[in-house]
Amino acid sequence: MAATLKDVALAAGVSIKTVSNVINDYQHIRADTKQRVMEAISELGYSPNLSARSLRSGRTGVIGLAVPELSLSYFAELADSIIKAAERRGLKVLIEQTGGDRAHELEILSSPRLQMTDGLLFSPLGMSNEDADHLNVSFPLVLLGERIFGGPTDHVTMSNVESARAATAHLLSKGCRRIAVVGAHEGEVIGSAGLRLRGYRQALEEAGVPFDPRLLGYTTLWHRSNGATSMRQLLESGVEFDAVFGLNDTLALGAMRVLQEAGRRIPDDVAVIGFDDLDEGRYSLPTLSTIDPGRDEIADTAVRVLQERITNREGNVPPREFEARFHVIERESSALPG
Amino acid sequence: MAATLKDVALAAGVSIKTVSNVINDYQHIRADTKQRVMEAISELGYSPNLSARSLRSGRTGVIGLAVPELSLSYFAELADSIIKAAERRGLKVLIEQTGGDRAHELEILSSPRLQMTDGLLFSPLGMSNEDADHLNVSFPLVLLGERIFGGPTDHVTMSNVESARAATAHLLSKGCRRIAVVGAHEGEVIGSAGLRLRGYRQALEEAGVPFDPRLLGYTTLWHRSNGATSMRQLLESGVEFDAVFGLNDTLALGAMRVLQEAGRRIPDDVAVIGFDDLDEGRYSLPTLSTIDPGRDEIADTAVRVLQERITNREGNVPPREFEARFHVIERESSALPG
DNA sequence: AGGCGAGTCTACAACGATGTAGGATGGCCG
DNA sequence: CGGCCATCCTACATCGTTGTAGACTCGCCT
Repeated sequence: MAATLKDVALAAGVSIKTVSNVINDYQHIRADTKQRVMEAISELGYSPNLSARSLRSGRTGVIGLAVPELSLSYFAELADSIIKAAERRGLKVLIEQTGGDRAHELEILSSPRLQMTDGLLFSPLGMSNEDADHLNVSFPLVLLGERIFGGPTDHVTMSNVESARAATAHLLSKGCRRIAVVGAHEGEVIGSAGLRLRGYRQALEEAGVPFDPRLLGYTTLWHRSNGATSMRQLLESGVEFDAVFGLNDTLALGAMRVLQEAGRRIPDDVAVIGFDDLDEGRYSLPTLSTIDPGRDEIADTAVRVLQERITNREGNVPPREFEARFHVIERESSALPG
Repeated sequence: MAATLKDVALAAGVSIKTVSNVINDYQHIRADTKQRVMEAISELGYSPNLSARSLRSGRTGVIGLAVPELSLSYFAELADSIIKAAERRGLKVLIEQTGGDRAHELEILSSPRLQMTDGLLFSPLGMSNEDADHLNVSFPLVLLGERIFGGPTDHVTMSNVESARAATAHLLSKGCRRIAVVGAHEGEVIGSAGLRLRGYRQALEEAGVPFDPRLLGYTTLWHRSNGATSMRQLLESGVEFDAVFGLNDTLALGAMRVLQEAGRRIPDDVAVIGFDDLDEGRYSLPTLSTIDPGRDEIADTAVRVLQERITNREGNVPPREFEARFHVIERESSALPG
């Protein structure tokens, strides 16, 4: 049986509360008392019972992270960054997988199991802007991702439009004029696809390059196979293009594979850029140019903001929006003379 | 403020304990009492305080999972499987990253923060068999991976030797006779590298193919870049080979990239097989043959066994070893006529 | 000398749930 | 009719911690 404050108090010949005070670094304790308590603690191998502590204090020191799936590399790397950021702030992370399913996401927002945590970092995929009301919850919540904007909570996201514009501008600067897109979503306005497509069109417009809807490859999911399928359809459609903007790296990698099978050289015949800066793109053949969306900054900001909300629960701070800084990363897949 | 049992009891006009009994499905409650309590519960939006419950019951319903890093795809996919397996059993998962660092791993085994969990699934990378004693801990612990065998706890692992033998035999069946290995560890006997290399040698021996140490590419880490570097060294050494066994998929993918840069055709000049069945290998060019080590089975077994140990803490069941079933998956990278 | 404040420590209640023991009711048996 | 059991419910203690209030000592000021 684990030792409790009571055991330590008995061993040190002081009251329970004094031991508690020692543990919590209370100022006014005589040096020798402190000494005796410390010895008793280490002798009994005492360590505080966190359930009791959180019952009393209302805090658990654990935050929840809800993501679609860890087997999607982007979310695995995001979770990695978030766990590290949380560790720096003395927090643990409990991960919940939603499968990107709207019903499951809504369920998590009302699940009592979340009481085990002090707050939630929430990255929905199935919910959309009309569901924003569901984010009105009684616990601290920080929203991630690009599915919902202007909701009732703090929101940490990447600069989708600007960075997609930069990615497109990068391809344009290499002399490409017919830039295909892989991963577009029919009629979407917000959401990663909608926003990035908007950046794409802005860049075209700025460069005076006409927009050709035939260059858009639609695909709902963003797995590798979808990138491959979408690219196959573009090739079959016969539309001409000299570059591909994969709306994420996974799509771009799938598309690259099909391009190579079809005998197109990258970057000579077709330049390619992705989005996310997955580790994988660093080792593909060719290595994949991409957008670094500032994942560590997103993780750090999200955890910091959530912790602020947890610490200062009644503060009437209105919801805030944060956008991480991004970078264009040029690798082999777009390394044209320029 | 969240409602408590007390509030519900007041609203329903019963005692606190009766409400508790309703919640815990106690048998002897009059139908109309139950009804009234249920109504009060839903009216007040009551949900139990898990800290209080776990203080009283000694259970949290959370298990810990310690892995090196989620940005390593294998561990991300393992975590995914484990979270799903835990969910099926009503458990939540708290993830801890060790960075594969021995000191950090040892620290986790003695950290009081683990009190927030009922038990731990532990996948060390820095610890070795000599550290087995450190696994003698006072909480339920299930060991994963291939760093420590014969330790004092239950252990769930893959059939490293057998499946590596099968992978090698697969290449041999395709007519390959000079099979290079990427990812070997100098002098290692157990550990993924040591075990898989043993399987490799067994298969050679069975086929009467001589073992040539010059075919071994050494590299401590198993990232993509290490596979690439190791392959580059093999090529520079001038040793001849007609196949490559990457001790994991990541290494194999890195090696494939270098082979292709060097103008070797896969599988025609060099057949390649990996190990892990990462999603990524399904979409590489060419697609990567590999070993499916039975990840879901590992996850499911690990969670089940841990839960048994949690439920039955004093049972004197001796430590058990579990090996998941594996499968050879042939894809393009080894698709020779055979 | 009396009073005041700072320093050190303790007793007790409280967080919200569950286990234990036992009280009240009613039906059934002998 | 008395006794017994099953059913239904309640009061109280308890898990291990922390917040509150206050006791006591000591030195210093007036």
